[in-house]
Amino acid sequence: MNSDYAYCPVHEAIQVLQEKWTMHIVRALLDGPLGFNELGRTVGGCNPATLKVRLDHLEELGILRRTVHSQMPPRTSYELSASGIALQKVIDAIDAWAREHLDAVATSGDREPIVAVG
Amino acid sequence: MNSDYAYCPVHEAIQVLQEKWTMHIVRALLDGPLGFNELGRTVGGCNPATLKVRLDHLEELGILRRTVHSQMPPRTSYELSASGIALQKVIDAIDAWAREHLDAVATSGDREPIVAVG
DNA sequence: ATATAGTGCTATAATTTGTCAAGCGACCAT
DNA sequence: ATGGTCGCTTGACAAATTATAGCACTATAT
Repeated sequence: MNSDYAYCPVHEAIQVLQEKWTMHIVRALLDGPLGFNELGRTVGGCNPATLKVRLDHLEELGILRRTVHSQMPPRTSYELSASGIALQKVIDAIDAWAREHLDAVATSGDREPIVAVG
Repeated sequence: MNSDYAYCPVHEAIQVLQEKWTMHIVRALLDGPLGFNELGRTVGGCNPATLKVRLDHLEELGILRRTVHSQMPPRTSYELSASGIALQKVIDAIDAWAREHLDAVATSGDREPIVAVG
């Protein structure tokens, strides 16, 4: 599309991280490796089809590793690689920003009666 | 859906930042205020319809400010607010991560012959 | 005066992307 | 044997994003 856009690592990184569910997946995995459905539940709201696509992409990028422990019964685990773990700092930065600057305003359309926790 | 997911600022922040083009927009605006088309060109690849939706959302969230200088001929400027500028740290974290961990692998399907530019 | 390019958008339709629901084969607890 | 879990896959559908065109107008060049 825009081949005039010079190669830029940040730009590329943003392309990866802005895909729906990607950051949620990374965040969930930062607490340790998880199985497919387990991960799906932790992320919350992502359907298996999209989850699979995202995981494949992240694996391709070397951000996470997929290990098959047994094929039948199926048992797999998804674990962050070194570059995936390094994303902790990005999540931390988002965390810090969120706590300081994102208060009353809800995400977009889903204004549920928020019960303050913590 | 997942009402068991306790209110979490990070989760909410991710919801905002993962929207397509949002981080690109913020990044472009970190260098200073821009007009609508100017911003579109800087971001590169985002069409006006989506751009408008994103800008409206970001304004609603108080991340940026929209100032109309003249109605006809139209002249507007989009400028980050304090909370928008604070996202610099998030972009910086992504920048650091990208430079260290995102090298050969291309974003997704578009493996164009990349010409290294400063 | 006319042509061309620019401003900030908006409308429409087409494409891409994401979602929902169901199901598979094998195992485990009841 | 009934129902639940595991890691997916498939296909129909909805939502988001896209390209394309256009509006009302100005500024610059011809």
